[in-house]
This record gives sequence, C-alpha cells and structure tokens, in this order.
Amino acid sequence: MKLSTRGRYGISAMYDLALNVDGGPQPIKAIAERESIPEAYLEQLIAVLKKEKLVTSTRGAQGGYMLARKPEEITVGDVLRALEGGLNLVDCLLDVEACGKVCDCPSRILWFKIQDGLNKIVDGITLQDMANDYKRLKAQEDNDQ
Amino acid sequence: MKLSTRGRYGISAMYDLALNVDGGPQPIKAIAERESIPEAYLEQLIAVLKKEKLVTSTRGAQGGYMLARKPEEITVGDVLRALEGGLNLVDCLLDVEACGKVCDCPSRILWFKIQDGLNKIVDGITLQDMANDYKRLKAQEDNDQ
DNA sequence: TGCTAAACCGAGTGAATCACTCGGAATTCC
DNA sequence: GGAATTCCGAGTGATTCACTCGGTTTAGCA
Repeated sequence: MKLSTRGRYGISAMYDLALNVDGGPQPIKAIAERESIPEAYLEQLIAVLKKEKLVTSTRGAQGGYMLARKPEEITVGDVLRALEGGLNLVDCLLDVEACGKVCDCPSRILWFKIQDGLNKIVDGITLQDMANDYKRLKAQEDNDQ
Repeated sequence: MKLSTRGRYGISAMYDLALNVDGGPQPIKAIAERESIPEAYLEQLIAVLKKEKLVTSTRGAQGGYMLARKPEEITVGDVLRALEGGLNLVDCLLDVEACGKVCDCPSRILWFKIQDGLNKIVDGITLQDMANDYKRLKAQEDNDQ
C-alpha cells in the first residue's frame, strides 16, 4: 500500500513541468537535477508519461519535454495511474477471472468502494493546484522574513 | 499501489470472524479453509492482528480466534493499517527525516491529502457493514431463485 | 557539414520484498 | 496422555523495484 518511487518521481517531474510551463521544452537532465531524480531512471518514467499522452517531446539539441495539456487539465490521478499501473488495488476488480477463491463478494464490494474513493481524490487534484500550493507557500515564506 | 495479499487475506479472515461471531473460537484451519488462504501464512497474519488487539485467542484444543470487539466497532482501516504496515503512502509523512530531496512541499501536501482521504474511506467501513453486504447479497440470491 | 545536445530504445542487475513453508515448542481440553 | 490448537523463529524461491549502461537517432547551431 505504499506508493513506489515511480509515482513519487512522476508527480515531482510533472509538477516541475507545471512550474516551468512557460519556459520552453525542459530536458530530462534539468528536471532530474531540480527534482533530485536519477536521470536515467526518469527517462524511463517520462517515456511512460509520453505514451499516455501526458507530455510531448521535441528531439535534438534544445529539445526536451512539455506538458501535453494545461496544468489545470492534468490530474494527479492521470499521472499516478499511468505510472503505478492503473492504481488497481486488487486484480479482481479488473479481471473477473482473477477473482478466484480469494475474493468473496463482500470483499469485492469493499475493494470497489476504496478504489472508487481513491480515484475521486486523485482526480480532484490537478497539477495547477500543486503549483498554486507552491506559490502560496512561497508567498508565506517571503512574508515571514 | 496495489494491496498485498496480507491486506486481502486479513480482510477475508476478519470478515469470516465477523460472520461467525456467535460460533465460539474459530481455529485457523477452519478460517483458512473457508476463505481459501494458505494456513501457515494466515497464522502469521493473524499474529499481527492479535498484537494489534483486533482479535483474541484461546489456546489448546477447541481453541481458536475471535474478534476482540464487536464487528461494528472494527473498521476495515484498522485491519489494513495493521497488516499493510500503516497504509503510509509515503515515508516522509511520518518521518520528517525521510523527507530528503525527494519530497518538495507541494508533493507533501498532496500525499497528505490522499492519505487523509484514504484513511477516511477505510475508517468509514466496518466489518459489520461487510457482513450486511453478505446478507443482502444472499437475500437477493434467494429471491432470484 | 560536422559537432553537440538532446530524445529514444533495449537489456541487464543487485537488493529488497512478497508470499509463502517448515519444524518445533507450549498450552489446553477430553 | 493424546489430540488439537496456538505460538514462535527461521528459511526460501520468485518477483518486483529502482536503478544503470550502451548505443542509436534526431535536430539545432557554428
């Protein structure tokens, strides 16, 4: 029930792209440095995000990655589902076949409720919300000085 | 982000105990058979549930396990937290030290929101609710015949 | 036109975790 | 005293995680 580094790094990277939304394409190296993510690993993750059409890329020198949609149109759920293999708490929710003897039906109802609730939470938060949190924190910090 | 078998088996076992709440102590063997859980593995899990004071045991012949509280007083969250090592999505929520370079603060806010929402969901469902689901399903089944 | 900065791609790997198993000791009922 | 049961610690094969590495392709720029 722990989020893997994939999800955490992925969120950091997407959040980074949201902050730099007006800065042109961001190379992996820059994102990796700012967010302290191993560069070669991030490359893999971002490939997934691209396949899921959450980011676009431009190749060659001066290339890099950008958000495929506006930050307020990308939810945290989009990112986590892409990287965490669908946020499926339990296989029997997708695949009725996988529901052998392990899942009796009240359990199945339970998993569904949890899964559904979780999805509602993560789909209610966008990258823009995160960027706003950042601005708010920063303003407060400036104020404290 | 997938629930491990620990959580799934644990819920099944506790649900089983809730259904058999009036049947005296239930030996592991019986629970394992009804719920199709490997017996020796369930033993391990139930030891954790005991340590967390969710079940009580009586040793020796005719012994077994019972719920430590009434089914309506045990939430699914109690069980999952016990078995899944606390349902902590991310270490930096517990342990500020663990929050090195990986978690910048808007991420932390995010994890907190998700974690909090998740806990609210699982703490809103009791073993009794699951048992009621079972009765409802069973009644409907009988009706269909 | 060639250099360099980047994305793209596939394979490999050590460490950790998962999902169990096994053997035996202690306890309690009949 | 024997059978049923909990209790306990250790061990293990398979899988997944979190990366790394080496190389290829693409594109801007001098």
